[in-house]
Amino acid sequence: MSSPRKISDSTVRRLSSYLRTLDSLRARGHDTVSSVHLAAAGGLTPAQVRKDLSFFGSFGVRGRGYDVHVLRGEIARILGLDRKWSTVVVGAGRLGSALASYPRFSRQGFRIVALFDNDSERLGTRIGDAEILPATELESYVRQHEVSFGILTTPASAAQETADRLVAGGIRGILNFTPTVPEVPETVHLRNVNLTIELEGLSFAIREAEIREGPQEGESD
Amino acid sequence: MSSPRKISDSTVRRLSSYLRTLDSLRARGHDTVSSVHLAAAGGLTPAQVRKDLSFFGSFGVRGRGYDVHVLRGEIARILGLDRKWSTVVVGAGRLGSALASYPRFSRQGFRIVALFDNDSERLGTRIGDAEILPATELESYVRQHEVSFGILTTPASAAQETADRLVAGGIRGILNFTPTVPEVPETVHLRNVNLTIELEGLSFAIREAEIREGPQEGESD
DNA sequence: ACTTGTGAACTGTTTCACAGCA
DNA sequence: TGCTGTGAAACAGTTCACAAGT
Repeated sequence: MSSPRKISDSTVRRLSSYLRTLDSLRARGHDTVSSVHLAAAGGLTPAQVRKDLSFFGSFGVRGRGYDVHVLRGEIARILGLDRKWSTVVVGAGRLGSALASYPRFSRQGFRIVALFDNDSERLGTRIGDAEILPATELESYVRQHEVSFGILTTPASAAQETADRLVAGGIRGILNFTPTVPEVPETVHLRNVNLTIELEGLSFAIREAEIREGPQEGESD
Repeated sequence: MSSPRKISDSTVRRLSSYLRTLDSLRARGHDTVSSVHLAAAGGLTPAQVRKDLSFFGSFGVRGRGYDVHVLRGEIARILGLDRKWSTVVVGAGRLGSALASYPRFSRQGFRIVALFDNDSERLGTRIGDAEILPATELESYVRQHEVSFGILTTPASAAQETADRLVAGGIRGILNFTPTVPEVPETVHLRNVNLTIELEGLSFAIREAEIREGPQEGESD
């Protein structure tokens, strides 16, 4: 009766990964796929795949597996990819411009409709289909064009103010690339991506490995 | 006696966040900080902060808190940020170029020493301190300059081959921005960043909220 | 009095193992 | 027979609560 309730972030991330695997299977002409195969492609276990999908329904056929096309459609729907999401990028520096023209965003229905920046040098330039507009117009643009998502790539110092303007305009979600975490009302979904953390994770892992293998003075025991 | 063993990814990510908080405290002239304050800045609980740190040692003083400068140094050391890590970017498109000039990487000791690309139009251009070199030289460059990390921003179709070249050159870690997951030996640390997944997480969250709040026909209960 | 460091309790996630169905 | 869907078991991560140190 009731719809899925508390789905973990890990499950949602894995759904995205299944979607990509299904895309690739579809491109190669496969019609059905088992949880074993779906798991192998993403380095997961079959039970994990079945459990993840079971939160949302019964999409497979016992003894047979999943229909690639059907499952792809179901996951796309679950992830909300069956619609177009208008998206703006705030901060038209190198990272913002790169993200604005990132082809995989538009392919999944995230349509970059405009960029915003304070630097008057940059105004009017087009990035893909989108134009760079003055940041002062952010709130009214978001409201008038019913923009769903804002991608934040401003300097850290402007992050909170920019988030406030997005929220004032009625934004639904913010993907934040700045190293600060802006305060937003809980009706607005916030997701933080910190590229430095990813590299720090690598350097930590290497340092750990060195400690473990470590003191290679003389022989090991 | 023995060093920390299995540290969870979440703990490592939080350490990175503590580091940024400490940087900001230091800049504002604070000398000591309690787990309560350190937690509040990152939206965590004090117990979490103390537990995370306890995996690595006892850095605080009971009744008093942590010395901002000392703790910052300890965390930087734990994360391996007390050294310089030579890093190359493979794929000098918009995203690769943006990452190569991302100021926060160099600030944490990740020094971008070169970019690599197949497109001869791009060769020789400088991005920050680094030059764009032909991808054919990747393996020998990595070996000769003892490069630690490779950031992968090639098209998906070139990801595995590029990862192979990095591995052959003796790379220690790969930060992969392509939507495929390349196979690497387990001595090489791999971290995948998928920007589309982050936006999909947002659209999922909004769709979920709609289902919950959902049928706003009539009154709610 | 105050705040850390940590075992113990709790909560959440993953894996197991098998009943149910094609 | 083969593979899904799912409770139950195992494991991992978080929070609690308090002894210990200054």
